[in-house]
Amino acid sequence: MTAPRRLLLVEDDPDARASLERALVRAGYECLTAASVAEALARAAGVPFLDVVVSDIVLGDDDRGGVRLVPALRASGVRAPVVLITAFADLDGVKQALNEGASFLLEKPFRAHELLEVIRRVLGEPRDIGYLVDSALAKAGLTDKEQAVARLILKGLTSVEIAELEGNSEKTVRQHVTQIYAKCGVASRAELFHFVFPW
Amino acid sequence: MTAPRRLLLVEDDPDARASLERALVRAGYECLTAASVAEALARAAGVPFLDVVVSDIVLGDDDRGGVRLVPALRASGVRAPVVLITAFADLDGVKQALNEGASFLLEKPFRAHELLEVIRRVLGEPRDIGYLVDSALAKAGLTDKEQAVARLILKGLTSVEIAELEGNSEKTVRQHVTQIYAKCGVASRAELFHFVFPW
DNA sequence: GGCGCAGTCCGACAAATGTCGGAGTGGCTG
DNA sequence: CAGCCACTCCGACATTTGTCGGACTGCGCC
Repeated sequence: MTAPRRLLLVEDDPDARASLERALVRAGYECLTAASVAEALARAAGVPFLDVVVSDIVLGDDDRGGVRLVPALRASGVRAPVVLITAFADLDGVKQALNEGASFLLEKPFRAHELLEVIRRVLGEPRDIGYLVDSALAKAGLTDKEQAVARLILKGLTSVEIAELEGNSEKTVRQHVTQIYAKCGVASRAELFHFVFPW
Repeated sequence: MTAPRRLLLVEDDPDARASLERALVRAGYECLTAASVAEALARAAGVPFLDVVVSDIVLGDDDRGGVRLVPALRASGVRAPVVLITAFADLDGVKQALNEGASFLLEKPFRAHELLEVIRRVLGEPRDIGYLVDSALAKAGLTDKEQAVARLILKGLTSVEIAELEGNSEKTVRQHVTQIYAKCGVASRAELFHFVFPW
């Protein structure tokens, strides 16, 4: 049912890498691998997008490689969440990694199912964008009815469908929609979406 | 220019609370305050939305209050990012807070401008939703041209505007759009937006 | 009472959107 | 070479969308 998720696994230890890769592939992920920061960046550049990056912090002689990887990925346009794996969780390292934009820290030793659980959670998080809807609509100063209509528009419904759901005539809904546009400073459904979800 | 940001400050020490509140108000935030988890939840329930929550971890006799606050807010539908303030940054506490969904940890002592910088950064982060566009379009298997058109649609442009930008006729753009809809399983611009930004 | 405001509804119109069938080019590949 | 595919364009049509002006109700407030 779900589309395959493309994942980049960065791990210098060949045994650990192969082991994790097997578990990830078995779980249905399309799994790219890399053993260093440079290789990881090259792999990331070779695909149109990544759903999630999993990286060891210690990469060969580079004992902060995973941490350095995060800003490097961001700089090259990769916006996927990054899960960092660490053997020695020291406070400074944790804080530094989070400040760089890592999404999660997983401590060694861990079982494959724990990593899968973390990935599942990280991938589920984008739904927090519902917050953007609350924020945008409240800032626009919409009335209760206008907010209700706006939310249904943002769910992809047509004016007729909204009218049926809300128990109004299509004319009334279109009237509200015009008012919503005026308050948000937009002129179409598409612009309203872009007002709420700027990217 | 920017709309006022509504912020909830949770801090048990009256002096620190008043001091931070002054700084935040001076910076242009609409600042609600609370001294306990219960009070914070009540304040949050009283407003339609919050842009960001700033909370001390230690709240009176509850030395994990700020950490408990995060899931409590989530349970009551608040999706705003949470910045936690801590005097004693221990590793377990940090990990626990992040696992609960906190966005950032700020260590005491800090200056007001440091908190403001953290808030500014946290509030800037929702723009990471650009990742959703990459992911959704790639998964739909769109061709290069279709991706280009889809991105412009998602920026709020009309078919005519896209035609001008891309150097095509309006007919051609509409043709691509129909193809995009077929691949994404939608039937309108609004549904395409909801396909890319599910919430 | 009068005023404003949220909410309801209508007609009518212009514009944009989405679909269908048809058609042509160029490139890549078996 | 024949076939596939991306890309281009057209006409024609039905539908949806967005706007404008006008109108009615009910509620709260000065």
